[in-house]
Amino acid sequence: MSTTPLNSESKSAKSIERVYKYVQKYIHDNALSPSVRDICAGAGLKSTSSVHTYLRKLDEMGLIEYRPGMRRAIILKNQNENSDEEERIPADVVKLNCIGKITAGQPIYAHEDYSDYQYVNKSIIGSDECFILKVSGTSMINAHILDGDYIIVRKQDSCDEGDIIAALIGEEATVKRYGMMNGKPYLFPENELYSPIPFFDADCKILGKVVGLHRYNIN
Amino acid sequence: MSTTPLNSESKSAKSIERVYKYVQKYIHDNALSPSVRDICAGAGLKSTSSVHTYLRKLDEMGLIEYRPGMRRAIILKNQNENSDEEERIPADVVKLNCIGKITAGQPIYAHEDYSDYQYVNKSIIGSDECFILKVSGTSMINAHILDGDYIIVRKQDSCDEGDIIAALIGEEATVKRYGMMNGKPYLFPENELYSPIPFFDADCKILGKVVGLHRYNIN
DNA sequence: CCTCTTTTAGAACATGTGTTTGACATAAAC
DNA sequence: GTTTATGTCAAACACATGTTCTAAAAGAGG
Repeated sequence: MSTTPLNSESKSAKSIERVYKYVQKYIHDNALSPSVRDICAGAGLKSTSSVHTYLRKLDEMGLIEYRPGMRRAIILKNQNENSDEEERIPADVVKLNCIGKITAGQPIYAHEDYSDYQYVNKSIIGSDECFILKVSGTSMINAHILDGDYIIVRKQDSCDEGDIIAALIGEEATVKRYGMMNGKPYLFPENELYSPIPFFDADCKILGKVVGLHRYNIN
Repeated sequence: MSTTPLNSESKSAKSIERVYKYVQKYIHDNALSPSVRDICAGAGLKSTSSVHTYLRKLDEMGLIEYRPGMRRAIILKNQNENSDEEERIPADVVKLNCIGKITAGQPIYAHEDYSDYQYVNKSIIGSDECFILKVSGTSMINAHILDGDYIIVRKQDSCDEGDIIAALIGEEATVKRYGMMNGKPYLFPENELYSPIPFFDADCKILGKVVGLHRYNIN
């Protein structure tokens, strides 16, 4: 009935996977592409034509690059695309760029500075998308967030009451504590010199929740 | 006179170097070994046998590994010997392990936890030796250092007045501000609930200066 | 059992490519 | 000059290896 029954797919998938795995292993071990006959032996197939078929499929899948006619010319693709000179970072951390200063009067994302970055453990930020902002001002000093600190923000467009968040009001980006007052949402500074900011207008947008803080000016 | 005159060496050396460079370039560009005829074109030689000769020489020199008979099977040797499994961290950061909790009653360096580490930009810590401690307690809350924060400490055994430092008093490690009172050194907590600690006894030792702070509990 | 499809096999073919041989040019040594 | 060593070349050769063809084997469905 079905054009692609589960079982038929399963068997070829197994062989194709063995071929792929062996190619990976061979290249890893020998720093050199295997020949079709090498793969025969390695993947438990006795026919070069089978291997040939699977190699073409793997090429179509984009897993390898297979140059017709060229000897020992299989190239693994997708494999964390690292040309030699490219940067390799450990698997357990994420490199986050500082994408702007979070301060009044300036649109955010204004000056993503690729020379201003920090590494943060994945265990902290989870699998979510994060970014870093540099804090300007003292409006959150009672929450122990100081001028010059870097805050790590996890992107999300909603949050809980009491969360410290990065938000956009018009074109102004700020970091404040989110809360309710008289049934309406406000952003609360943590500094007696500032007043709560209404956060229920059309131009109010949550950028994300502050999940971390880095400080390198200790005074 | 000489068994290996300069000129004869110079000419062949030039060709052999061109061959070697081209092999490097080709492998770098294509992630794939060149064929002898590829090298002919790339190194400006018109004879495969010349290339063949030089490839054997390069193999003898140990610069490449050349498998007789195998197609496209040149392997570059010596190329920064990096075992694949080894960890590579970017050049501009340093991995620092958390070497303990900085709290009362426990000797420092007690439980260096290799699963608790963070990456810090070299530009921040300079070339000096640093380590990380996890803060326990609220004695530095007015300096905006909270319970659960990680402090980055640069090792040094002296410091300036006003510096925030990690210090050892007996077997107790603390983070405090270093200062003078009545001509004698004290450690000053930044919390009204605590009193300055005399820091002129024999068992008082400066561990280092706090140069950074990471916080991942934002409340 | 028959039919259709998928997967593997074996053999034959085609060719890219390593290897060898011998020759020629040049320059140094005698 | 002649000899010798060196660097290059062109062509021929050998074969590892990619490719194709046809068919057998193994399932799946009826």
